[in-house]
Amino acid sequence: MTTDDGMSPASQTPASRAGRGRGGGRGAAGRQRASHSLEAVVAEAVALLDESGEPGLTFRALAARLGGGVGSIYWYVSSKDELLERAADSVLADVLAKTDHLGAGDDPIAEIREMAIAFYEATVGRPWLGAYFLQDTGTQTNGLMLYDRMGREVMRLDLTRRQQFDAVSAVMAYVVGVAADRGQDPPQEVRDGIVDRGAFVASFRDELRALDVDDFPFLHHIVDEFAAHDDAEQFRAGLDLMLAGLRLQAGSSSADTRAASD
Amino acid sequence: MTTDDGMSPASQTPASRAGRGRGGGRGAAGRQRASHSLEAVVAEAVALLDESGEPGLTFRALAARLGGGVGSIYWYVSSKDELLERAADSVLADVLAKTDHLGAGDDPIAEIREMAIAFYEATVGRPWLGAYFLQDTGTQTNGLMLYDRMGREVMRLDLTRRQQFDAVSAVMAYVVGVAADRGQDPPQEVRDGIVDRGAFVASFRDELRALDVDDFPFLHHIVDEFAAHDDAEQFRAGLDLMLAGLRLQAGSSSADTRAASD
DNA sequence: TACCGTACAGAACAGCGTTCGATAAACGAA
DNA sequence: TTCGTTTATCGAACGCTGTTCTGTACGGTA
Repeated sequence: MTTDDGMSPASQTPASRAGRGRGGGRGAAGRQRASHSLEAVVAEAVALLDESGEPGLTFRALAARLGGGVGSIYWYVSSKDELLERAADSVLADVLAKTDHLGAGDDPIAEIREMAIAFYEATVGRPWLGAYFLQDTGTQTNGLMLYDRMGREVMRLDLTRRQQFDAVSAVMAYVVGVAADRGQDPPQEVRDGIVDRGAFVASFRDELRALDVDDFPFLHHIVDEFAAHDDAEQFRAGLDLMLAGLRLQAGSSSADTRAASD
Repeated sequence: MTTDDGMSPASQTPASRAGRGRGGGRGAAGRQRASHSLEAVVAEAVALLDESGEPGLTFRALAARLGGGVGSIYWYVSSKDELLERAADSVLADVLAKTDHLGAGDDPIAEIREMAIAFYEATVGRPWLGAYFLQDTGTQTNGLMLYDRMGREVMRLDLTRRQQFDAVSAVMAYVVGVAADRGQDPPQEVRDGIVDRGAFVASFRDELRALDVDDFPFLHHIVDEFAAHDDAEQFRAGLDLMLAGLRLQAGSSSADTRAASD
């Protein structure tokens, strides 16, 4: 119920937290207490998430990794939600770096395609990402930057502002959706490598085959495709469908469907 | 680490659980103990989720609603994850009902569109859904049915099996992605109606305007569109992009890109 | 009656996010 | 140097969670 009384440690110095701390001065001389930084906290959180998934990220486990106490984390982050938001946004930093060179090409849609693929690749193996993108505009600046970068490409197309807005949102939503879908397919032990992925796919295929053909004709129709498919390839196939539609929309420049575009 | 020792109450009678219980015989005569059923448990879980979101669903709150004890729920469900999976799948029952009449139309893609929209409408106001679709094939039969129903329409198109498989996956992923995206936009108090939605949108618009124009040209470009847009409309816009691409792919029936299609 | 499988109940447990007061270090002012 | 204040760290403690476990009531069968 307390919305923002401004008295929690994390909100006492909201601005000074970013980019502070002398992280890494751990073993210097006779230091007794550990020293952290927002970057270190978020980085270790991501590492923990990558290793053991969302349930693996606990304040106690994170504190142990940082070599400090539980309470210290709350100096940098005011809740677990904020920690997850920052963790999600931090992986987008890589996406931004890898798409930094884009924007100079002749074909805007090809550039969008590259951005979406880079975004997708960052989500591979990170099922925890899907639910935390673009929640808080204040802390998640990388998400906004990626959104805007993609938007700048769409602006080069002959489209309504509304169409541009819709297009970027659609591509981003599709990437998030694929990430959410795929993150859940392996039940639990496949991600850790305990069970062979091939064996898992095979057992799922058999599960599909065991279904009644009359009830599930399509699943029987594509069961072999399922067993042989590659996730990244399938992502690109769906992305290309959407981008083909976008290209079609941009190509048919009938002025009557457009409003004032500048 | 214990994978499946088969000794937990919920796995003692795995088959008999479905569709059993005499749910509703609560106040009959001198009954002392409450009587549940899997359907009642899942239905109350969905109600709880709709009212107070994912954190609102606790075993204690659910037990209180059912008028029983915490332990009883474990007779029908072996974990909270399974409860969420069943809850997510149960809302798809409505989608199936509302798309039952589809499949007879001349245009398969139009039918797919209707199914996707029905799916989307079921996710509106249910941000908790996104993460739990199509996890377990065994318990989540409605998801499979919807997937197959959409697949039957795609089968009518002149496409490779692979293309058919990719198309259905893409549309489903897009719906899930939009649901995941939109579920998180209202921070917390908007969904409960404490804060006006219009006021929230306005403050977010101002937040966007406060950003540097040079850093975020696109966001400034579409900020008015954002303030005026309708979520459902935007969903349909993105869906139509994807379906336009699909129509294009189905129309260009160059036999060389296709394999044996029957 | 005795019995047995089904179903419900609630205390108990370990672990979680979060709060809080204590406290150590850093730093400018006196 | 000494002091006072700010910055940062620490871990015990709280309330709540999912889950387990033990006990027990019910309905049918013999």
